Amino acid sequence: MKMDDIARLAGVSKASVSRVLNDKPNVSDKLRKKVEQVLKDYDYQPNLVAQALNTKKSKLIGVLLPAIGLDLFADIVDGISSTLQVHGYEMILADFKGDTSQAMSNLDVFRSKQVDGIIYFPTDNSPEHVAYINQFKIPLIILGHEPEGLTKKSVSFPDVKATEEIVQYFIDMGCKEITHVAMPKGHAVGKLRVDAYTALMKKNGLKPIVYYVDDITYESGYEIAKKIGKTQAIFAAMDRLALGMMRYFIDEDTIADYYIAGIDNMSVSKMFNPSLTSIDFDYYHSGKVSGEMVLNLINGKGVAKIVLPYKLYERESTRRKHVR
Amino acid sequence: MKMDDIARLAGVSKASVSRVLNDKPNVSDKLRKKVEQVLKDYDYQPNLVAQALNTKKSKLIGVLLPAIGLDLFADIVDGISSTLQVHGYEMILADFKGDTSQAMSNLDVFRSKQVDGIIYFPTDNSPEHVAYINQFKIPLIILGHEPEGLTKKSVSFPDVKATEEIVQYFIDMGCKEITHVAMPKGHAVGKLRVDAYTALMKKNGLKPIVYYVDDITYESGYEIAKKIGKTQAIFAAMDRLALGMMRYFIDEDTIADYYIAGIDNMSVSKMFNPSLTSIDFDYYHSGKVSGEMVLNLINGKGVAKIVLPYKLYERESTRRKHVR
DNA sequence: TTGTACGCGTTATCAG
DNA sequence: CTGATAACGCGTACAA
Repeated sequence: MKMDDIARLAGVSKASVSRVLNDKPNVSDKLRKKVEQVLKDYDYQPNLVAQALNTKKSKLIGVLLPAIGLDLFADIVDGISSTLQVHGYEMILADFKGDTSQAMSNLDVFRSKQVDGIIYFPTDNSPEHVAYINQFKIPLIILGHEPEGLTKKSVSFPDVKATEEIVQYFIDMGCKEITHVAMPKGHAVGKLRVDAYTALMKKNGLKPIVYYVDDITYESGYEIAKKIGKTQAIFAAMDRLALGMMRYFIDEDTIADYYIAGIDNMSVSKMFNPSLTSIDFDYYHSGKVSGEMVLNLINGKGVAKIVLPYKLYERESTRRKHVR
Repeated sequence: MKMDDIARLAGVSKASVSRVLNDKPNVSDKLRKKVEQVLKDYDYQPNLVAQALNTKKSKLIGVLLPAIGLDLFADIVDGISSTLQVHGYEMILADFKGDTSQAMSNLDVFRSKQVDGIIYFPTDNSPEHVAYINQFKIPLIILGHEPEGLTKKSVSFPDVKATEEIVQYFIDMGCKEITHVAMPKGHAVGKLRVDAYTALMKKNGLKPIVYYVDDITYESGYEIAKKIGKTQAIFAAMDRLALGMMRYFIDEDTIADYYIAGIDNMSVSKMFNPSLTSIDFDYYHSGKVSGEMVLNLINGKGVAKIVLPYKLYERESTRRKHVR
């Protein structure tokens, strides 16, 4: 059922049908009524592809993430989706698995699909990749953090501040040995946290100790815990790493020997036994915000880059009282 | 940069460019080389919208889910994505929040966007909605469970069998009081589990006791736990409900008084303290399978409906030894 | 082997 | 106020 058919059925031209469809003025009530009736009778659905070709607006936003399976990205997608839904946009979702060349090919596809805007959470902040991003023609929001030299607008998490808050928190508790369990090497966000941790440790005359996991799973946390010797406190780069480690310490019955904190504030973190002290980044909200930003970009409205807030939730994992 | 431009730049017709692009035979090597050079020099990206309009193939799959924020749906999306990626399809993702009329409007948008296929996880199995689904023209796979009267192919989880396995497991342990904590009323999958539970309980001369939560969150689990009196075993419809409840029992120091099991086998369930006995449905795989099925449907290959396997993981929550 | 011309379903322009 | 008609960028008969 296309416009032509509707036009014939209603005994008018397709131009008129188009006018009715798009609520244009200059349409007689009689004609409008007639067309609307036929439209309803035959359950007409406009072909948005044809429309997109003509108007050069696809009403599609490309969303490119490194790992949709991780809770935080699911929350982000949730937020983006809720914003787009309201504004009549759809989301094309792609997962580049942390592989930058894969990401670039995904971006090419977005371009080919004529998306109106893009939200991209990169894991690579090399100058080359930033340059690649900068020269992108399509409205593009970088989500996660703002790499050096980026000219696109970004929605970034306060990784450095959050890291400092946790490390300082441990220092204030009197900890001298604070071990950092970091994300896999090569991950931009991971490096941000490692660097912030290292800097603050050194500034306080403490020795940084960093362990890297191979991938971001509970199991990796569990495994890395085996390698960590005695230490007073552990700052895990992500909650799921912290939780995996905690499980190992529980199994070993040494959980009471460590202060542990993470970043993410997963919804399960406060349920865990012991509950995990963590920094909350409100991922859902970050999705909403970046959604609004691309839309503003698309509509030519000015947008300013933004750094999201964070909040530390203090829980049992940093209190001795959880010891049983 | 469109085909016309490339053609002019290479001094050939756009038909020839099209041939080169689509690897058609009947193209002289010389012309091919020439065109390929220009293609590369100007970084040509085909306009897939125009292509879609012409070929009536959008290379888009619509994925409609009730709650992308839930881990299991994130896993499903992960699986779908990995399949589609390989076959050159993109995914349009929409979240209908468990609201059927919302879902129907999402499906309309998919139709308008000319998606080649749809994967839909409904939460409403009423005859009216099934009828609505049945009359859909676009290749459509129902994911989750097969409602009565469905004529579309489906990928379904063995909800009934899984439920029976858990209930029987408790019965075999000698439990007489087995309480079921169910998903919110009106949720199709939830009803499936409630019914299977109720039937098996009655068959064994046991009294079914069902509590419904208002939404699927850890907090709801925590809250409902307060209302549950003495009971030997608890079968939670979802792991996150079970985990929330467990946290309450931990707080009350009554965790040792209950056997608890769930369905989902979330990756955190085996890390939890105590670890949670649960049924695994391999959501990631279900996504891959349904992805393959729509593609087969699209390519006119025969597809058969499929019921996924499941596996019970027995853990500390159903062993007294986790008692401390 | 290569090029021309038309059609896909819309919107936009321009007459009438 | 309404109706032809030309784009939009691509594939594909058909012609050369």
